[in-house]
Amino acid sequence: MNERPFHHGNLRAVLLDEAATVVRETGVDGLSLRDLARRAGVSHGAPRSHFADRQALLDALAVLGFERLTAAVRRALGTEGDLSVRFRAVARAYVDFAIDDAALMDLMFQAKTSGRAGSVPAAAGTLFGVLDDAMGPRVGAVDQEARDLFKLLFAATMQGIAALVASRRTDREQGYRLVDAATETMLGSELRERAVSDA
Amino acid sequence: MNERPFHHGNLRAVLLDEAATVVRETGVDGLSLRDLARRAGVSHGAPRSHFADRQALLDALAVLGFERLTAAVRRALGTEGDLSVRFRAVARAYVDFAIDDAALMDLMFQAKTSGRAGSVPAAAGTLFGVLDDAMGPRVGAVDQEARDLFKLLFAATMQGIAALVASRRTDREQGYRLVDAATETMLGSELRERAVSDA
DNA sequence: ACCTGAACACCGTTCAAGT
DNA sequence: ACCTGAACACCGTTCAAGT
Repeated sequence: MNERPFHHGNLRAVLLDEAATVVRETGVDGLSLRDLARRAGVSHGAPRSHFADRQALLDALAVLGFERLTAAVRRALGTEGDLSVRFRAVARAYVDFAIDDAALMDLMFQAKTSGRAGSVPAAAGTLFGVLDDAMGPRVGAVDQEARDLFKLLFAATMQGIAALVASRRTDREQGYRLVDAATETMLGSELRERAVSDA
Repeated sequence: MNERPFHHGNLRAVLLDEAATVVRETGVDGLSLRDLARRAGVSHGAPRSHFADRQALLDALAVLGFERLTAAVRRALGTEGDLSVRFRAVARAYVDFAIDDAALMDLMFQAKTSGRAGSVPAAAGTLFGVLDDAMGPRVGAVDQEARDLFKLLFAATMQGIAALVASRRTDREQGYRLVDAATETMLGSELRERAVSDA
């Protein structure tokens, strides 16, 4: 009678939790719905009640990843300091995430994933919005086009560095150095002057 | 008697060719060894004579991708012009490749792929070497650490932009604008002054 | 609403056997 | 050396049936 209600009401959460572990340990390829069901102690058909197919589960996983990364970025933006310090903190959050959850990072930023219409692009959009906020208020004077370009370039650079580190082509320390170099370079650029109102 | 010797001597090449098409059209997930064998008109066990397992075929595919990208980068470096023009050309080659072969690009730069020891990291290394050459001769005076940092940052930025475009989060035109902004920013940076001998 | 369990079609991989 | 074809274990997905 003391058996925890493993599969009553929270099967979805249990499956996602287990899936996150499997992905971290063995990569996305190592993840099977049947194995997940086995781990959760339910029949192999049960996951179907919560996810239309395997890709739907992967999408949900990616969304959770974006939410976690967004939270980490938000935390980083709370750092005391000027734009340079805060951007650096954001960039490090990216790198740390990429290292601790390399396979999930891949899943989140893969071309495949965002081919779909639904929730994954939305979650990615939220992350982007936070980055936008980090650039300070949009005053009418700033060049909106430059602002978008700057934001995209920042995101692309961070993701590129993160991917580099995640793929072990370089290590965490070098990743941090890259992050520092990138923020320094970008913040000292002419583009930034046009994009961001305050300094 | 006029039947082409489809599966005599060049099965390996045929399989890789077919695989490249499938990956482009349906992504890596849509690729199965048995289907490939079917397309080549051989039994499902035949591919085993050329590839130890599915991952070995994917690795070979990634290597071919790196070779093609390396060739494109080499071509771009042949462009007439100063460092700025040539870097921009390289960056555009990256973006074009990412658009035309988004799934292959993913495969090449995925964390998973480079976990392996063998030929994939080597092919990636060759691409890196070409980028290094693009920065001009190493004269003793330049800061080697700055040079490595600059090179990595350039590669990371290009790959980040390429990934952004490949995932359709932005379009080709915006990708080109990002490339221009990135090269301009990086070439005008203090890091570049320390990293590259000539201007 | 959620889960079970049989069924189906498809895989990757192994391996003895052929040529 | 290269390919065939049976065999095995494992999948994703569907669906009628249970509660």
